[in-house]
Amino acid sequence: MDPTLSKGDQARADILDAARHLFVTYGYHGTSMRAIAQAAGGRSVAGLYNHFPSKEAIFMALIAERNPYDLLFGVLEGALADAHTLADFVHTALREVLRVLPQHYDFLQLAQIDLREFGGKNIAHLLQHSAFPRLLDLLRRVQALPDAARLDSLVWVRTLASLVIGFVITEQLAPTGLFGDLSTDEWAAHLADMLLYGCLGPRAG
Amino acid sequence: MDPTLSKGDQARADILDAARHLFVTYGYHGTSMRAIAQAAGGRSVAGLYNHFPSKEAIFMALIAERNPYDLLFGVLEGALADAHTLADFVHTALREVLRVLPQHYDFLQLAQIDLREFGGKNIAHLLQHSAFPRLLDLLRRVQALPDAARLDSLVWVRTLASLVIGFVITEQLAPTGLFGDLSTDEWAAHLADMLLYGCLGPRAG
DNA sequence: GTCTATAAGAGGATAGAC
DNA sequence: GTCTATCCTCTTATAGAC
Repeated sequence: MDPTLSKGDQARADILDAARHLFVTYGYHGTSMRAIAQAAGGRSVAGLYNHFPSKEAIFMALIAERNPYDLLFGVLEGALADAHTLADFVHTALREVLRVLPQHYDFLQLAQIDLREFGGKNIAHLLQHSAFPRLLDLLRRVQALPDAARLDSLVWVRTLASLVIGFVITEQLAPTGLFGDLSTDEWAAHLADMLLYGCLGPRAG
Repeated sequence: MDPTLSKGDQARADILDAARHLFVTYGYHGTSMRAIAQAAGGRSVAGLYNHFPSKEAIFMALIAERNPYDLLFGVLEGALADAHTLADFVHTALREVLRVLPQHYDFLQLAQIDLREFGGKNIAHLLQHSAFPRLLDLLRRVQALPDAARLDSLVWVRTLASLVIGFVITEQLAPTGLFGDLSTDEWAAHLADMLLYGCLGPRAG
């Protein structure tokens, strides 16, 4: 579809697109190389092996090349640039992250597959080599915000990550309607207030 | 092993034990009926079908019969019985839940498998028919605590659940040592303070 | 780089004797 | 309730022509 791609690269992209969809829909072991080849434009199975040495290599390429980390960091950087206080940053960041994440639902599913099928090694590798260094740098700048001096960064960042991850998982688990009365933006605002002031503290609104 | 079990029930228990271990270690599709039969005391494959009609039925039985919900509710009830304030309850509950959960790591893994392989339908069924009714009842009594009147229960309970789920998942993802300086009890205390007062509020200690 | 054809074996599930 | 033996499908991966 993309005229800037060579024929080989286009085939590779087709394979990755097909595999992503099938892995997400039917799981890793529930997806066969046959199914991927068929979904990637009716190719032959053997053709896949011209681009990837194994099924696992296809999965690893998806984690490494189709992750939303650049996008997420862009969102966080944008939220930080606009923020004058920690409260500003937390509200904007949570709102934007929860807006952006659902658009990358596929990756979240792939991450869960990696956790189960490969012990999370591919995600952990990505975090250590790409995400963590940038995250620590960003965190230092967050701590420079006027009201953030007392921030225990380790506790804070794990709490923030837990809230986002837990939000996604509880969404998958809860029956429709249980948490459905509030929009995602409203949830983001509530979670931000909870993170900033707790359930006993003052409310912004 | 258990003399109170009939021969048939003992076989059933053996099969469930073996399947649980293999599912957790190798994943659902990574575990064959042959492997389960072998691990369940060197039985024959056909023998499994005297106790379960299919492989999926074995998995469903594990979710339905080997879950720690009774235990968790016991912990929460105990925490509530001892608590005079919401802060008491949150601290005790988080500490005890994070102590108890790792002892049921197998179930957490099975829950993740259910999420991926079966769309979470088995966990969702368990929650709706067993956990949610009891949880709502307990929540009403939590709100009767002196300082909990203003509690937005929906937001609060989802935040609490997200923190616990996120704690477990981040533990799996983080390289050893990144979060490893603090004990689980210390983490529980930090998370409880965060939940109660937020990152900008007062600290108990 | 793509194809057809096939290897070599594992998968879930069943038949029927004991 | 347990076994041995087996069915048939599907699996990943490869060989070799074009």
